[in-house]
Order: sequence, then C-alpha cells, then structure tokens
Amino acid sequence: MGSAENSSKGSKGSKGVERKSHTQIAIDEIKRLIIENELPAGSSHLESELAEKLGMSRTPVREAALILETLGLLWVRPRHGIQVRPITPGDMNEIYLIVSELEGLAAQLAAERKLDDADLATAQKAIDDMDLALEHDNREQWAAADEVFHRELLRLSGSERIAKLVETYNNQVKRIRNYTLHLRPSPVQSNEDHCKLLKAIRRSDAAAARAIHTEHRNRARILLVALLEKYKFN
Amino acid sequence: MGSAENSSKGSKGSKGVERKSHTQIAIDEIKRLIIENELPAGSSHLESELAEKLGMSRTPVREAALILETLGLLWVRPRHGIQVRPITPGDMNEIYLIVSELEGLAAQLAAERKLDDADLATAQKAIDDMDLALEHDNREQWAAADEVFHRELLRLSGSERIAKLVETYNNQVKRIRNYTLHLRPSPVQSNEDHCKLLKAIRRSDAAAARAIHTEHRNRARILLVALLEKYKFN
DNA sequence: AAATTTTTTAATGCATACGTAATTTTTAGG
DNA sequence: CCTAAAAATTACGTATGCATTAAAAAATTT
Repeated sequence: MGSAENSSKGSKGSKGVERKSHTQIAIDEIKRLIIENELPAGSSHLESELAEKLGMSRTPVREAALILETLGLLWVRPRHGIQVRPITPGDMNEIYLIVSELEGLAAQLAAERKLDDADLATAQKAIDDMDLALEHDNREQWAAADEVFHRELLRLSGSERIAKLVETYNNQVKRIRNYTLHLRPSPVQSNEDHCKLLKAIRRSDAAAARAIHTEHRNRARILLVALLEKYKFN
Repeated sequence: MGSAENSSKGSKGSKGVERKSHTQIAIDEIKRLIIENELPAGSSHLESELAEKLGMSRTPVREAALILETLGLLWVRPRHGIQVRPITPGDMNEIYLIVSELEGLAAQLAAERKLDDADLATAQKAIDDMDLALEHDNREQWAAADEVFHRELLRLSGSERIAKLVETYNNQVKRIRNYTLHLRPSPVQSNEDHCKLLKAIRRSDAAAARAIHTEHRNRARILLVALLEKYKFN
C-alpha cells in the first residue's frame, strides 16, 4: 500500500526549509522509535503519552497512528493504546516471500530497461562498498551498503509502486534485521549474488536477473526465519 | 500494505449490532463512492463537503482520507481538497504486474498446502458459476463469480498479508474493470485457466499452479492496458 | 492589457472540550 | 479470601474553535 505522499515529503524548497506538519513529524518519529526498538515490540502506548513525548496534541498522533497501522507497523487497540506490532517467524516468512517476489520482479524490470554502466554506477559502488566492508569484517558498514544496493535496484526498476511496497515491508522487519546482523554467517554468498545480478541486468537478461534475485532473497528468508525461531526476539 | 484492522471490522457481536465508528463509515463510504465512480477520477472534494455529505464532522473524514491515501485510492492535496486518484495505463500495467506476482505466489502457496476437494469446493463452485454465466452471456454474473474465485484463491494461500495487498490493489483498478467489462472479448480462456489452476492445486503442483496463474493475469494485464490506452477512461 | 501588489477569503492543521463507554477500583456480600 | 455489583476513573471518538497561510480576488501600477 503505498501512498504517493506519506513516506517522505520533500524537505527543502527554493528558499528556507519547508515546514513539516506535526502529523508528518509524528509519522517519521514513531516509525523511527519502532525501527530503532526504542518502542519495543508488543509494547503499548496511549495516544496522550506519545503526544506528550512528541510535544504535540493527540490529533496528529492519532492521524500518524492510523497511517502507521495501515502500513503494518502497529495496531491501534482502543483503550489499550497503540501497540507496536510484533513479528513472528511466520510473519517474517510471509514478508520475505512477498519481498522476494517483488524484488525479483524489480530485477526483471530493471534488466528489461537496457541500462548502461553509467546507470548502474551507484549499484556497482554499493557492491564495492560491501566487498570492502567484508574485508574489514564490518557488519554495519556492510548492511548500509546492502541497503543502498537494494534501494538502487528498486529505483532502477522504474516502478514507484514496487519501491514503496518493498520499503513498507522492509520497515516492518528492519528491527529484526538489526538484531540478527551479527548472528548471521559472513555474507560472502550475498556479494556473489549481487555481482551476478548486476551482470545479468547489464546484459539485459531479465529471466536470469529475476531468478538470481528471487533465489538470493529466499536464502535470506530461510536463514532469518530460522534465527528468529531460535532466538525468539519478539 | 495492509492493516489488520482497517478494511473490515466485524459487524455484529453476540448481542445486537456492533457500533461502527464514524471514521470506519467514512472509509467504507468514500471507498465505495470511488469504486462505483460516484466520485469521478481526478475530481476534488473539500473535507467539509465530504463531511456534510456523510453527515459527520471533518475529523473522521480527515482520518479516512489519510488512510485511503495510504491505500492508494486518493491524494490529499492541502487547500485543493481530496482528489480521487486517476489510473493511467502505466499505473494499470504496474498494478497488474504486481498482482500477477502476488496471486501467482498465492497459487503456489495454496498448492503446497495439500488441499482436498472439500477445501476447494468454494473455488469449484465459482468456476461452475462462471461457466453458467458464460453460457447465458451474463458479464456481471461472470465478474461476480470471478471475484469470488480470486478471493478464494487468496484465502486458500493462507497468507493474510498477500490477500490484503491484492485486495488493496484490486480496489485501485475495480473502477476501470467495471468500465471494460463489456469491452473485453468473451472470457472463455479465463475459464480454462481457472480449471487448469484448480487441478494443479489439487495435485499439489506448486510450480504449475504458479505459472498458470501468473500467465493468466499477465494476459489480462496486456488486454486491459490496451483497452485503457484505446478508450482513455481517465 | 499585462503585470504586480494588496486585500480578502477560506481550507487546513492543530488544539481543545466533552460525552460515552470501557476499564479499573472500590465496596458489599458470600 | 473470593466473587459480584457499584462507583469511579479515564481513554477514546468526535465536534468545535481558531490561528495560519495559501489561494483567489481586487486594486494598482506599468
């Protein structure tokens, strides 16, 4: 579900900084609090609490909560507060199944667009960064570059809708990914996949691009679901 | 995207009818007005107008608008009102690409669940209804049964998330589908596809189920996009 | 007449008020 | 001590009020 406007209104106009509505601030801030686990999964918070915390009235907090509920990040449970939606292993599996498909489709679309090396420069840079991070065994750096790569892939697909959708689902699992970052085996395979994918896109081999990426994500799915079941973060 | 709560709260509890919030009424009603084309694509409506029309204050209308914007049905354009989002041929193509993937995945998941004839009874009934409707050349009846079939397929996949997502996107294009219903060729091929799909699910052939359905939807995509380009409904 | 400035209008964003109903606490009874 | 009824609390749903500021209209200047 993606909206055309909600996730990130432009921040600066020609002169001065654009004014951000309280509702938008609430959306961004509550999202951040959830992703960075400052509001733990399953925890509940009254509208008035969050309003006070964010220094605004209940109205924009309510509006933000309704939007974030629609985006799957929380549940609004009248008189029990706004509850951070936990991710079960089953949820994780479902989300990754969906993301695998959508990113696979994105890879296919990107390959069909006959992109040249210039178009793929950012993606290539992200791959290089990941290699570098791997050498230094720096997981955070690797994860940052990985995120750039996946975001870039979605941009290259040319489909705004797919990009929004995947972003929405990624937000739902980002919290867990932070936990598992250091529990996963070294992502050497990942880097190989990325290289192969980029090559397939470069030679406009849509079927291969798609297959490689779907498979790439499915491996991640199985791995993460297993970790989630083992360590039970939520 | 999909929320766990927004689209349809249960309507009746053990005693009496459950009270529906004004916000929920606004969501349902505005959605209906858009899908049934009573609010034409591209038209704008002030919060106060809709509030009056629905017999409530601006507050619940605002909340509904934000949710429906997140669900992709409209745009909130401050001081220009709430605008019904038009569907361009490009949008249609994108939406059908996404739905093809997701329903294909749903078909695969359904096939993997080893369902028996009893589980598939509703789907089979829908197919029979479609055949009947075809014989009488009744398009509306056919469309209704087709909708039942697709909804049932999603239910059989066991994935709440996929079901919600597809429903969201279907809502975005339902308006167009109504227009084109009588412009399309007789959906004989469709019925064959449905039969083949159900058989594949019955024998738990996940790959086949998936391929059949994705292909089925892709044919519909090409057809509808062509119609949309030809007749320019929006 | 076109362009620019000033004035007017009014839609929105947000805070606030308040009735209602759900929840919690208290009290009474077993 | 446990259960059930009564009372108190309070979170929410919704309406309303109002300052802000974008848009429209009017007035003024080129």
